[in-house]
Parts: sequence; structure tokens; C-alpha cells
Amino acid sequence: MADPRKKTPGDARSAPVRIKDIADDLGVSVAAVSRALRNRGEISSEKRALVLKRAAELNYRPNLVARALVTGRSGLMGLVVPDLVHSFFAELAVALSRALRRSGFNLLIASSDEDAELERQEIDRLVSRGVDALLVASTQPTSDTFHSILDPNTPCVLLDRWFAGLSANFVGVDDEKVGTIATEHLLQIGCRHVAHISGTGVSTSRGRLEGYTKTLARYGIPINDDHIVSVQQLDKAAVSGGYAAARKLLLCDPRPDGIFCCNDPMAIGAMQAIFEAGLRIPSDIALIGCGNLHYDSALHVPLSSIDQRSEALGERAAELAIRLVEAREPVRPKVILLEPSLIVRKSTERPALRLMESLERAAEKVG
Amino acid sequence: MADPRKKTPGDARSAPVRIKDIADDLGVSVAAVSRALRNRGEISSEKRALVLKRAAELNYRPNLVARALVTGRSGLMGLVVPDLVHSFFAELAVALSRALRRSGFNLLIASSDEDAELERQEIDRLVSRGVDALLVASTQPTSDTFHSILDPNTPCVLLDRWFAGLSANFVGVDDEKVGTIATEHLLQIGCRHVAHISGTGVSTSRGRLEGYTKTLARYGIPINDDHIVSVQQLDKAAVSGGYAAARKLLLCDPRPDGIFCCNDPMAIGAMQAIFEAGLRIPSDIALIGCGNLHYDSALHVPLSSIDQRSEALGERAAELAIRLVEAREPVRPKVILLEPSLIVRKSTERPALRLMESLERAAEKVG
DNA sequence: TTGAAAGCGTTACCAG
DNA sequence: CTGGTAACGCTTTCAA
Repeated sequence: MADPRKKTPGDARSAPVRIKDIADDLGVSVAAVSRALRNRGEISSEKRALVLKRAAELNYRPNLVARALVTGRSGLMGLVVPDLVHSFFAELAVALSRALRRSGFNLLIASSDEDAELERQEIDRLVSRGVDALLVASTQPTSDTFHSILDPNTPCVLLDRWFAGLSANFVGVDDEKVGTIATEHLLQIGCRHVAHISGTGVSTSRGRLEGYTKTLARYGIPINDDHIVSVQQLDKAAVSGGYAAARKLLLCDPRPDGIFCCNDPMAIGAMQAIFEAGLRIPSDIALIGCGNLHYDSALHVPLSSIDQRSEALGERAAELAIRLVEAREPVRPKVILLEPSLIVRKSTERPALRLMESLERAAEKVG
Repeated sequence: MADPRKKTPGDARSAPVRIKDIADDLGVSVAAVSRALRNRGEISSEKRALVLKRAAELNYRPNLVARALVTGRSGLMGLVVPDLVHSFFAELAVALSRALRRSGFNLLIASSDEDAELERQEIDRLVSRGVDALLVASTQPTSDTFHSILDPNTPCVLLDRWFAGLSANFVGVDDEKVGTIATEHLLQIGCRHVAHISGTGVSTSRGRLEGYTKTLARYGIPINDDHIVSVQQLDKAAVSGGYAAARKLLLCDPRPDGIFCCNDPMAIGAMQAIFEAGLRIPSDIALIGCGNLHYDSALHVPLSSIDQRSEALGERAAELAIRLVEAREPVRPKVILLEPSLIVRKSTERPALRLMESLERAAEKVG
């Protein structure tokens, strides 16, 4: 007798086994099998054992699509980032994916290419796919456009970037502090003319710029507008953007002796420009980036950076997203601000600092 | 009048709008709305326009989960890699994701952590989720274990790594050629003692090793077993593995004057070991890796590498996977081998080579 | 404890 | 061209 569920007569592929198949096979109801399989609801332990055994034999795989349709929960989370090629977002995606897996969620990743409209489409699509929550490093220009995109039924966590005035879930670092730490570090190693290569449009750039200007002010240093250069494509063309910006800075008078870059790829571009100009790092110009990417320490000159804690960020975001999904009712938006930290490498190591370090090391040994 | 579809009485969230809502609203059948929305089947253009307009007004989003259940196609592809933190796989994931998006697919990414059992579980789960195809850089030890994992109804494309004797779809580079190009390059720049830091267990390592030994043989150079060091954790701990392996190599007599590393992270580790030993690259030891990662050119010494064409690989794999999904019947397995290419950077630039290059450049100008 | 049956939102088949 | 309606595989209520 031919199996009516075979796709095509000559096809070797057999249809996947369903709950009903197990039920028929065992002469019990589908309800019982469903309960046994998930170890839920009332069921005798003998029957459960029987079902489990048969399911294993038949290599039964639950159809998660069907389950999602009836339960209204897919076990999927959606991640939207501006550019997955930018290592910070790749690292973030990895951390998120890891953390979510532990709770049985899978991650659906979409790139917006720093295009607000494309981001809208991707979010729409993820919502259509029934993701239980959305995690997005948004590229929207304003809080309004962002809000208009969201689906009221899908909880959302903002990553890395936030919007003024928008009450939303957010996980990221304190960007003003990022700017403060970096700028202060450059000042403390003796830089007199600290420049900044900035991004545009997003909260991270604004916050870091603010940390930069406030710190200079606090140190009584006048702000030189020429020493602040903005790069348009924050992530997509960061390296070339940083390169171009640094070249502009090198023409300034006075020439900067320290540059704080909005992110590490920009710093890599800047590094290249500095070398091409025949200058040395850090002796002529000290350089610090932001993101603390995995390969920073292996760069031409190992790059000092501000750690944005991509791993912790992923964990905390996953945690928060899961809590939102679990909550039956809407929950008050939560903001998680992680502390950025300074990672000193060769690109900002000046003799003075090296001296201090060796003193500290000596002190450690003594203590 | 209370909407019976509201989740909870006090809840501001309203249930998503369905086809049925539009149908009721317009006084037409769900079938008509469904057809209009997808622009399929017979339907008058006036009615279609009407439906489309109302759908837009109501901000209708198709429920892709329901659609997947009935059509048996999810529009999802599953990617399984050993370690997403390894840049090669991150770059591959990005390329794949990009290519798939153009055809309306989303990508579900899972990491196996180089654990065969975990890989099995992840594949199971992706199949459960109804992915239309699987793309996997497998960590299984043998062709048999791999085959036993697969679902007969879900087409699969092997990425980067393949299994002897398994007739399957595969997209990757020709690994023996990788080994040949790298080894030959080191010989041609004048290395007399070329060592190899190898991986274990997977086809890529075996192929590259084979290219290495065959090339030495072809040049009439006896193989020195001490000059071949294997690293266990191919991707998870590649940097530290490369570091340890290089340290071992530095103790050899004769000491290698050129090292071909199985991948770039290993080369980064090796680079560190070489510097720590007070040696210079490339003058004391030339170094070449494999993968041509984005940041290679910004490293301490810009790293020569064999390009594995992660972008093209993603593209071709996406293409192939889509074809498999589209095909109604099983299609004969296809193997796509991409040509690896040599990327020369400072880590293998020897005076002799520079001379040759300038000669070539001069020749070009003349020609 | 058990099983029958009513959905979940969509598509696809058929009869008008 | 149109509109009922039966699936898709599963969970969950409800009555036995």
C-alpha cells in the first residue's frame, strides 16, 4: 500500500513523522502524545515512557512552525544591526546568539546597511516571521520614525544606540563616559592637542563627542573646531572615513598630538594615514579607538581602545529580551547602562606612562 | 463593543490584523484577499486595488508562520558554523545573509563550538524550525556521522569543509591548491626551511597539509616532521594554538625561515611568538596565513594570506541553496570549487621579491 | 488520566 | 473571476 503522504511517487524522501503518526502507531490520542512529548499536563508515566520511546525510534522532530502558530510564540528573536561586517556588531551578534541559545531561542539576523528605510523593511519582515522580541541597533534618524516602525505586540530592546525622549528598553554603554575616559587618557599621557574623529546622527557619536568636549572644558582647554572631524558613514565605510578624516587633521595647525576615534575601524584608517605621513604612533600622535575589537592587540600598532563590552552587552540584552517575552503584561521599560573601560595598548603608551606602569608593577611585587 | 481578540481587557496592545479582518471589513472572501495580497491567481484588478489599499491602511503584515505551515516552506535558511567568533565564519555569515536577503530569505545562525554532538542538536533544531535548506561548515569527524544527522527532506550545502566519499553539495576553495600556493610562495621568496602549522580532523587542514607536502616534494625538499605542528582547536583557540605551535617551531634545528599557517588567527598567534623571541618578520621568518580576513592589512606586520573568497563563497552557496529549494525533485549533488588566490603583504615581502615586483612594474609601464 | 474537537492564519482546491 | 472550505501540525480546552 502506498503511503498517501509521500511527496511524489518516485521520491525517496518520506514525509516527516508527526504526532498523529505516533498516536496511530501506539493506538493513543494525539493529545496524549503531545503531552508526553513535552512532559506537560496529566499523563501516566508508563504511557509517557512508551510515547517517548516510540518517538525516538521514529526520529520524531516536533514541527516548531505549527507549534508557533498555535502558541503564538516562535522561540525566535530578531536582531537588526547597521552593518554586520563591522566587527563590533559581529561580536555582539555572536554574544547574543550564544546567550539566547542557552534559553532555547534562535537568532534571526538582518543588516540595515545604515539605511533607515531598509531597516523598516527588515523589522517588518522579522515581525511577520513572528519573532518573540526584537533587538535593534537602530539607524533611524529620530525617536518618532523609530517608534512608528515598531509593532505594539513585539517587545523591543534597543542596542548600543538610543533615542532622546523615547521611553524604551535599552542596553549599551554610557557613551559620554566613553568620550570622557578616552579624552582624559590622552590628556594624561601628555597630549596637548587632542582631536576627535566623530560619527554623525546616532546617539553613540553624540555622547562620545559630548564626553570629549566636556572633558576638554573641564581641563580648561579651549575647543578647536578644526580638531573635530565628522565622518558620514559611521560603520559602512569606517576605515576609509577614518583615513580621510585623519588626513584632514594632519594638515591642521597646530597638528593634533592625540586622536580619539569614534570607533576602532576609523582608528585603523587613521593609523594608516598617520603612517603614510611619515609620523609615528604614539610618539608623534597617540591614537585611541572604541570597541576593543578582538584583533586590536594584533594591529600594526596595538590599538588602545574603550571596551564597549560586546559580550556583556549581548548577555544582558538577551536576558532582558527573554524577560520581556516571558512577562504576560507590558513591563516598564528598562535601561541598562554598562560601564565602559579603558584598554591601554601601545598606541597610547608614552614614556611617562610606561614609567608609571613599571612603578606600579614594582609596587605589586613588593606588596 | 469590546474586541474579542484583545489579549487582556486592560491591554493597550491590539491583536494583529489578519486576512479575515480585511475580508470582513471589505465584505469579500478571505480567498480573494489572499490572492490580491500575493498578486496571484485570478482576481479583478479593481478588487485587488481595493484590498491592497485597505491592507496598507490597516498596516497588515502577513503571518509568515501560518504561511509556512501551509506551504511547507519557511523562507528560512539555517547556517551552522564551528565558531562565529572566527572572522572567516563571521565574514561568510555576512556574505550569505546578504545574498539570501536578495531572494527574500532570512538566515538562522547557529554555532557548534566545534562540538559534533552540539552540531547535531543545532541541526535538529533548525530542521524542526522548518528551514528550507541547511548550510553547514561541519565539525563531524566522519562522513557517516554527518550523513546520519541530516534530514532527508531538507537540502544541505556543505561549506568550506567536506567529507571524503560523501556525495553532497559543497562550496569551498580547493584546499590542496591553498597549500600549494602558500608553500610555493614561501619557497619563491627564498625560504629554505618552510614549516607548517596545521589543524586537525577537517578536510581543510588535510588538504592544505597535502598541498604543503606535495609542493616540498615537487621542489625536491625532504620533509622534516619537526616542521609540521598540529593544533587541536582549529577555530576556538586558534590564536593561542598558533602561538604555542610557533614557539615549538622556534626551537627546531634548523629553525624555520618561513611558516605557512592553516588560518589567519593562528598566524596572528605565531606572529606574537616570533616577536617575543626577538625575531623579525619577514627577514628572519616569513609568515603566511589563510583566510584573508578584513583586518589582515592592519596587523602589526601586514599578513600575507591565501584568500578563501568568503564573499564569493557566500554568494555561490546562497545561489546553490536557493536552487535546491526551488527544485521540486532531488537534484544531483553539485560541487563548487573556488580558486584560492595569493595576497602578498609585508609578512612575506623579501628584498628579492620586492626587486622582482619593481621589475614587473617597470615592465608594465614599458609595455 | 484520557481523547475528541476547536482553533491558530494562511493557502489551495473546487464548485459555482 | 469568486467564495466556501479543507487542510497544515500542533496545543489546549472541555467533557467524559
